[in-house]
Amino acid sequence: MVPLQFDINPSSSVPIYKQIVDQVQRMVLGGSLGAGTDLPSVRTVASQHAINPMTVSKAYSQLEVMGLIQRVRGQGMIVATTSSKPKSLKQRLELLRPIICSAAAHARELDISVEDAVKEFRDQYGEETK
Amino acid sequence: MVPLQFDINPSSSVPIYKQIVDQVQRMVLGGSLGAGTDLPSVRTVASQHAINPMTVSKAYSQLEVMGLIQRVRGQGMIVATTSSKPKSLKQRLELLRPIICSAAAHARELDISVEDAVKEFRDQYGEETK
Amino acid sequence: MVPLQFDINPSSSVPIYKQIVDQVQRMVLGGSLGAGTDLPSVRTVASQHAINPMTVSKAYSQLEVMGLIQRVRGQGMIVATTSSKPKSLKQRLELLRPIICSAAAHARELDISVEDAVKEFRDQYGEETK
Amino acid sequence: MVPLQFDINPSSSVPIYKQIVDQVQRMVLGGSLGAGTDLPSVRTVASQHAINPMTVSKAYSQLEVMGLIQRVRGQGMIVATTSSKPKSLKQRLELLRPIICSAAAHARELDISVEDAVKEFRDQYGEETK
DNA sequence: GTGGTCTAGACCACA
DNA sequence: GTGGTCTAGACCACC
Repeated sequence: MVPLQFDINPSSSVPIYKQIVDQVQRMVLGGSLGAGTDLPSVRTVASQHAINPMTVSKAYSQLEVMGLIQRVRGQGMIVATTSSKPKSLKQRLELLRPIICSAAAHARELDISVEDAVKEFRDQYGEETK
Repeated sequence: MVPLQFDINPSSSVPIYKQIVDQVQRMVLGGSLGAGTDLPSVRTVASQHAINPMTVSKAYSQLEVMGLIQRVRGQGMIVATTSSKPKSLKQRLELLRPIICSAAAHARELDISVEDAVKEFRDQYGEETK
Repeated sequence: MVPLQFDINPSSSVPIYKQIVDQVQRMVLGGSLGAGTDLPSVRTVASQHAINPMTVSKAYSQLEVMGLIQRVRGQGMIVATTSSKPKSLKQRLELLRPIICSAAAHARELDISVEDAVKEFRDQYGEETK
Repeated sequence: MVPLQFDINPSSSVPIYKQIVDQVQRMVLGGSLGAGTDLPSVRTVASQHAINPMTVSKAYSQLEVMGLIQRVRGQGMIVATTSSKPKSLKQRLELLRPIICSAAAHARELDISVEDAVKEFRDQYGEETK
């Protein structure tokens, strides 16, 4: 039971709060974060990544509004039980499509063959960050 | 000799000036914009897309700082001759890596297999926007 | 810990934004501005020198494109950590060459001997503006 | 009697017309261009350097206003006889000082020692452009 | 609090 | 004709 670890890049162009929101969203939809799972506390995440607690809080609030996580008094946030139905492959592919599409466009514009790009993709997929 | 036309989406979340910068950058690095090629004038682009000339100018200035384009006094901007050497595959892959890396992370988080993701990638790559 | 102060001359022929860019560039490359150092905020510089914030922002943006400084969200700009390696003498000489070359050409055209010119150079170098 | 050749850099930040003005001025003051010497025709200079004849003309006009050159009907421009007194070393050094001062400042800011800078200067002085 | 983006308009310099 | 510079002001996003 490794505690959930966010993968945050402060110098990315995508805002920190959104990086958190997106990760939780995908992991819940993908099923790797089951209903009822505890989320790390705002303070924990904030200190681990040296970011502002407000930022983490904003992400959690947004996820709560989306109905993906729930606040449990005196315990913190957990993955909402109501959202427990893992999405179908078709639906998950739908969510993946935009970034894949964008990546493909970049590859084409950079005149990189589909084979070279796919090779790179496999490499990156294999490299677990942790 | 179709004059270069930018593909601008004013309602995108990526700033207009950045859309221009990115397009030129990829076309130069990918080789589809050869050294010495004229860029459309600031005023032309601005009026075509109904945007402020300053916005276009900002994009051009940034590209000039990056060394991708050059000013020719009284004539406009051209693709820099110093960047005439089309980038090596290695360098272009370097530019592609970030988005591929991000796409791979998304796929993993969504619990989509590498094969399914690669299949999607090939589909997207094949679909020329034309 | 004197906060960084820019030396701006509004009546100079060199644009204000460029004066800022040049100062930061030389201080970073020369090592007097270490990696991680905070830069004064856009608004601070603007009000101190009674110039438009956009002008300062333009300078900072350009420095960011050059990779010399970084944005830290919600905090401001800092000297880029990637540029922490002070440039080699060779690289710094590369940056000095153009103006030296130009100065040498002027001396020759004015029929001033290399010795007289060097003497003048030593004098000027010695006079710290302090 | 090698015909006068201008050293023009179209990509310099100093305007082309000014490069011409400055060169003629320095060569007259330095004595290498004696009174009565012919200047190359506007067309010659323009075609040699692939620049606009208007630009050369503007430079010549400005030099004429300054009294450094004269228009001779049917023959072109010559170095003015009235300006024939070559300046003293002291006066010429005065003209050289600004750029030397600027070069010295750059060297200091780039943390380049006076000896290294002087060495570079001697190298550049020795390298005749032609 | 931080910087970013865009607009509108004026003026300049260069070719 | 080209691009550059600066201003003033509005609005947004992030921390």
